[in-house]
Amino acid sequence: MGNRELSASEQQRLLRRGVAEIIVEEELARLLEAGRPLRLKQGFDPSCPDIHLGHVVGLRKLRQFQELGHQVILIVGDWTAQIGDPSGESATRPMLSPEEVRTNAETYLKQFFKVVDRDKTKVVWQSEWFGKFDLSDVISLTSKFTVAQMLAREDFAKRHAAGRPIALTELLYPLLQAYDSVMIKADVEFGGTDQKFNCLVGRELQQMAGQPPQQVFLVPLLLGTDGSQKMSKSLGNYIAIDEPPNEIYGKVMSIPDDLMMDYFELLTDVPDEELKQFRGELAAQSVNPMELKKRLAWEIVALFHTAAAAKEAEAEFERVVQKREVSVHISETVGIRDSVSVVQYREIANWLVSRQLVKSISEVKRLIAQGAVQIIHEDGSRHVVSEGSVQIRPGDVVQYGKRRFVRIINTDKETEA
RNA sequence: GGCGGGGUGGGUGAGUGGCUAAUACCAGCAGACUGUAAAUCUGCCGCCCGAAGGGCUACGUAGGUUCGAAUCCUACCCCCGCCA
Repeated sequence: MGNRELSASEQQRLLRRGVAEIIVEEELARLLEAGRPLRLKQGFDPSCPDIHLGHVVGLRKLRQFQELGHQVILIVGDWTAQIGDPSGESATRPMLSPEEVRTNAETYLKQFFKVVDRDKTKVVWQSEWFGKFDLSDVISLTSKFTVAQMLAREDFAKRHAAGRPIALTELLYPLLQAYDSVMIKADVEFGGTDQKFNCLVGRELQQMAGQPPQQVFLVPLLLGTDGSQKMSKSLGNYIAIDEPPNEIYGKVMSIPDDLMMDYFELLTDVPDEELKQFRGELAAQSVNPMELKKRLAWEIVALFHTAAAAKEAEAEFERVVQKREVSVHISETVGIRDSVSVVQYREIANWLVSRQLVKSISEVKRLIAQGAVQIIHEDGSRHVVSEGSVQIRPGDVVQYGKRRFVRIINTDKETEA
């Protein structure tokens, strides 16, 4: 509501930092200056509900716009979800039941509002309009475009040239997304650079419908933890925002050094001047990259949890990874009856497998053979488990692998499960 | 309607009768090292028993040929491209 004047520096931040492309930049700037609350379009497919850092880049931009009084219209793509975004590889996806769509959407929204301001967001479902669509509507929508126009999209063109399949429904995808823009009278559509084509179709369709075309605000695609491909769930190189602090912290620490500055720029509020300083230090090798990365990990954890949680995650990282000490967060336990027990290595293996901490007995054996299983006594002394028997007592910790632990506790009766 | 290609372990993808639990790459795991869960190096990477070794299950599905099949035959299911 209360629109504030847009200072030059705010505008700079909004339109420059972490932005890949704005179409049409001058027009967006003019809209911002006019001061009218803008309708910001953001869509998502409830086929894959988890939000990861790759999505956050754009969501943070939405947030920044909201802070200036603008309104987010979030579109639940319950129809497009059935097609599957063709910018991915695989064409066909299983149809989701309405039930699945609803639960996915709920999960998504919960995470979405960790970043975006709920009070300045309106949630609408595609089925509000596509639910009433009939064949004549489909024909009239599709008749507005040609195959050649659709093949202008790079990934369609590539696949077509390579003789790889393109489903008819995939061609429909940009049209449906564009139609959303018409229905909500979007002023600006947000997306990653891979959304460019779809957003541009939206502009055309809006004009055909007699509306002013939306501006398109594209953010860069964030690379995943592997440092080479864009962050995505299917590639397994993602950091989800609902992961626990230790996980987020550790995963950030595992990104390649040269990705750090991108992450800083796209995901944090660390001021530009400071980033400039970091770059200088890195170039001059006057700082250990690890120290900067720890700062980054801290910032990102704090974004989705709290500063205190970030601090604790950092402490845990230093403890477990850097100093190779025992984690203070051991939730798994094994109960034994006596104050001292002599157990066969097989029994330890059974503990781990029965608790589903390790997939199979074979795998535990491999771990043992590789010297990865240790008993850590309370005085800190360690005993590497090999085949044969080993003495344990309550209070000991079994470490299996780099950072996985089970604590031995005393129980009177057997604790199973 | 016609012609052709294909379905292999989490992924990509080799393998056309025994040397194949199945090349290679990616992912994953472990160890070493280190400036990090980075990088690098080494090893592991179906399940079960085991000291070595052995057993079981697996290459779309179901049968068949063979001492022996992911590999040959038959039927079926599924996917894709091209031409019309």
